[in-house]
Amino acid sequence: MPELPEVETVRRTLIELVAGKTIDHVTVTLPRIIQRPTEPEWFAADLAGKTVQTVERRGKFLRLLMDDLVLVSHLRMEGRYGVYQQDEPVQKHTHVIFHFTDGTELRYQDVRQFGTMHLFKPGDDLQSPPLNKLGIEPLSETFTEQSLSNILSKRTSKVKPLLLNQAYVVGLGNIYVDEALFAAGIHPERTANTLLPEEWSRLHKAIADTLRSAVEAGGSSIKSYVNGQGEMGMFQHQLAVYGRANKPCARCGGNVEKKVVLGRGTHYCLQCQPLEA
DNA sequence: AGGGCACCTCGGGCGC
DNA sequence: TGCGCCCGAGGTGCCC
Repeated sequence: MPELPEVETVRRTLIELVAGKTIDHVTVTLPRIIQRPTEPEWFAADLAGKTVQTVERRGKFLRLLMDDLVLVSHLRMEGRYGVYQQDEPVQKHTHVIFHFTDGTELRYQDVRQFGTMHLFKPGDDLQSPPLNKLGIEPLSETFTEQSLSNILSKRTSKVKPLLLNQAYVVGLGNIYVDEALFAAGIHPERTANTLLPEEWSRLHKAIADTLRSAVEAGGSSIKSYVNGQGEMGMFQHQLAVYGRANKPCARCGGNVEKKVVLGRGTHYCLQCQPLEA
């Protein structure tokens, strides 16, 4: 589910909902989620008494800054946060609860149990796995046409897998990769080192534009995504190719194709995204 | 370096 | 129409 636009939307809603609140205690009911420290009891003990300062984002990771600790949280496919009163019934698939001193709770739910949480000293988190190998932020000033082609233009693999790899550019997942490649008119299976300069230029613009528009729309709710306030995103209504297999392409009327590329469902229009430059 | 699979559960689609 | 099974799902990390 959550790619950059969804994580950014969650970040914004979480700031509103939990900044300034102090943790009384933490309950972990699925130890697997807690990756660091190694024992969930230590995780809970470290967080007791901490106050949430703010919430930041690095790629698809949330960083909850709490006094002298940083909680690094990844939602993977279906993780979600919500804030509740402590007497509200706890929904299925709730794995971690941060109980605040004011009687409210931040609850982490994750149907597929893929999400992760790591606890670090501030600063250490950016130098350690899982954050230390992340690539460029596509909505930052460092993401330029030049930086994109510098990183990828000599690569010999297909362009879609490269864009999904968080070591180069962060934040793109299966939905927005397909959308950005469509907007750029580039076939997902083009070999990266065959892209022309104007194609790198189009791709750069397409990635930035697609992600910005999706953030503005509050992300895409395809299956389960909601933000920290339980609200759905709206960008799913603007998707041009993702989820539109065998429907007409909005630009040319041709057929939107779907095939598996590297194990991922991949959507594109052969007329708008030819295999040859 | 690049490809394949594993980690989980749920729901949709298909066949009987 | 109803049930049960199989497959796929938005992400990453580890294996070879």
